[in-house]
Amino acid sequence: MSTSIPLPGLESVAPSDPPPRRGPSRDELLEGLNEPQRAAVMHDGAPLLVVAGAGSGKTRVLTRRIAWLISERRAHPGSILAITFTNKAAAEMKERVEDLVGKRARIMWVSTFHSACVRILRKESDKLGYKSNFSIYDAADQKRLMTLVCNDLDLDPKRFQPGAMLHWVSNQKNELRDPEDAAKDARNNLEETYAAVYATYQRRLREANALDFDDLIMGTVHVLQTFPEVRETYRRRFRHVLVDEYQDTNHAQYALIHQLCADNPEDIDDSERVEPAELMVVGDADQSIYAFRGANIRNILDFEQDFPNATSILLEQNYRSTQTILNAANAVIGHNKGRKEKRLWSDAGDGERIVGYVADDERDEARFVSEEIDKLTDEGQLRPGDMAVFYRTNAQSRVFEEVFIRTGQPYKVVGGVRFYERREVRDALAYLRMLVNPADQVSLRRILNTPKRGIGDRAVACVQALADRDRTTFWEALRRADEAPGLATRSMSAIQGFVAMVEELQSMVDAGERADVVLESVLARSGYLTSLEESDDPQDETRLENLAELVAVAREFAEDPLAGPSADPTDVEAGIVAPGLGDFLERVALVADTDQLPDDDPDDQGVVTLMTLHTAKGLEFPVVFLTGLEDGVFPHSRALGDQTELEEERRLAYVGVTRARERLYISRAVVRSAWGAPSHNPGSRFLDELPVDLVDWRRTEAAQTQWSRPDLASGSAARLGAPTAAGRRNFSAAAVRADAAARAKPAREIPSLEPGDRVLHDSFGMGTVVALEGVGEKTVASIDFGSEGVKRLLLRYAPVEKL
DNA sequence: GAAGATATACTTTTT
DNA sequence: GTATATCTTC
Repeated sequence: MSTSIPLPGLESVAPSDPPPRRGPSRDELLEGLNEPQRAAVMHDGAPLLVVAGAGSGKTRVLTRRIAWLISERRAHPGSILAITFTNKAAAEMKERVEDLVGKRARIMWVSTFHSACVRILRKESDKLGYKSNFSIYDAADQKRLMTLVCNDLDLDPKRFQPGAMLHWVSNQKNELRDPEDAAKDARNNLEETYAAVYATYQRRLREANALDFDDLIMGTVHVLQTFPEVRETYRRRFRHVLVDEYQDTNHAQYALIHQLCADNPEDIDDSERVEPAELMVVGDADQSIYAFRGANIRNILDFEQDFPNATSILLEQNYRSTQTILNAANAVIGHNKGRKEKRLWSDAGDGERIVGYVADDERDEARFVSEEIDKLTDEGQLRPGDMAVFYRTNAQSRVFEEVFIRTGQPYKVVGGVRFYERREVRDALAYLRMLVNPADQVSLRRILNTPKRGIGDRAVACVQALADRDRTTFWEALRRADEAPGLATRSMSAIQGFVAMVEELQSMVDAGERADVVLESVLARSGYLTSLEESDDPQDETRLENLAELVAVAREFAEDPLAGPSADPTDVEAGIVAPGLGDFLERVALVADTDQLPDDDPDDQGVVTLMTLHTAKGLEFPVVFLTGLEDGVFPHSRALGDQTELEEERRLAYVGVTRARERLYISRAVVRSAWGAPSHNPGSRFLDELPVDLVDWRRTEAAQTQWSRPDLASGSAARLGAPTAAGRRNFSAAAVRADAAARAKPAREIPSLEPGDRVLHDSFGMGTVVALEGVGEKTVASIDFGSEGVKRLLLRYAPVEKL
């Protein structure tokens, strides 16, 4: 039906001759697919929801469908918009479709929500009152800006932490609420303050001609809603919209899809009416693990209500894991309430049992993992590259790294301290950004005195005062610093030197120099390189290497802008844009680090991969080690008191388990050192949710022989008892605390508490202990006070009494 | 204004 | 145990 529709005058679509039909045959496209998969590929018309369980071949369905649209239904590749969650997924999908239908696939839009929105906003930014060279602020920039805002408003940084404020603001934006909405709905002082912060923050972003990640989506939706003609342009253009990982979309993203795909809105003429685009969304509510970031699981649960006539297809057959692994996954996720029942099955057979291990401490756990990896590789069937170690938080990677280094086990950590978050890299990028967008105050201020060039706080304050007085940007004020009252001559000349340098560099940018050339000049002219070279801090040597790496990235981009994950060939191929510094920055801002994932690089096949459970989503490994299964670690302590969050943790566990193809290991440590002090953690409640016969416990708590703290061993007969969940819990928390209390001799007695105890607090009233962390004077209890919420209290000071 | 020393708070997960 | 914020001293 929707054969090559004449595309509207979007200059970015290069008119191309109808390519010779060299595509795959119908049968090829359907080959190897099961019934529901085929149905999804061939589906025509009404909005379609594909509920794809873990490992059920959804990527296959997506790529085949796109290929199907192009070669069977003659859709123009330029009329396809496919949204994925990461840039890596986008690159992969594009590649796979290209393999199927050839080069013409390249002009499809396959990208993340964020990249797609940037592409739209670069064209439409004037409608938001932005210039098209706007900067994109990432988390670190946001934080810096928010800190400035809090200072502006004279807020107590203790009560109003920038991080918390940002989180709140982000939630507002994800709900498409602007500062006015927030102010209108403020119920109390606190919310009024928050709304004021939001307003100021937004104003400063605007002044900096910058958008944060959330603005990219919200802004695009705003443009589409406010300017029907713009919306119609895109509605006509995108005839097929496909969204992957739909369970992770937030309200703003939902609204964006709705703008593009819902029935024709009221505000357009009959003559303008176009059939709405065909929509297919793919997702799995059980794998929604980003609610904390605003993802709204209801988007997928309510799809059928949101899009009338929608149909859905359920994919339950799993092509990845053994039945044992799937049984474990089904059992765990079955404990979540209110989900749509779904049972993964496989015809791969039962396979090996799951191996369990209870370690003395985190070192012991890492040692166990390392030994198992050794054993498995020695058997010859598996290579280190087939194995992955998952943990809940990045901090947990450290022990594994230490042990792996000692045992000579090559490994690779994905995530963690990222390349683009390193100080030197951010500094360099800040230089580039302020060259492109001098209004970008956060970047400008970052590098103003980096390396040190004698422009201190005092000088900055004077210039800021001038900027405020004359209502100009900070950069303008710098250029006219001679008018600033109270500025020392020495600072004055430093500023003039800085301004001269920047203007010189800007002229390079204006002349269209390549990104790598500009970058090298920046590093040289700013004195940044020299200052690192002259330093005797050993860290600075790696910094130099990182900068060299960044130059290499820039060079690669300048030479081949189409390579890499978020390649955006349309503009370049159409010869409209020569890739310049701005394009490079955009790539860097949106691609960040997702491209360093394991299978990207064939060289890494021989290396064990370490990563958090969140980054593991979408990947699979023959062998998976799921570590740190302790209440307070995983599920995370912050989730213990909250049913909703606990369910999200459980979904995370489900994601972790379903990454494994053949073998799954689960482990926990009885003692784990979290920031300084060791703490005893009870086994994760998720362990209790696994059917017992699936797990082969190599070592249990009762079997422990060595105990590193003999003073504890005597007093705790309880731990020799049966390793029931309750037994484990009682033992660890109580014993540690008794021990700590004895040696710490606190001035005030620390109440002896364990999870489940009822307590009375002087001001919060009755509560129930949900978790304990730390030892002795540092013991922090999370206590659920019902309507007062869950409080984390330092027991040393908290006026609580055990009941 | 800069460098060094000391305190402090922070750790969920990321486009 | 880390990275950042603040204070002190030169």
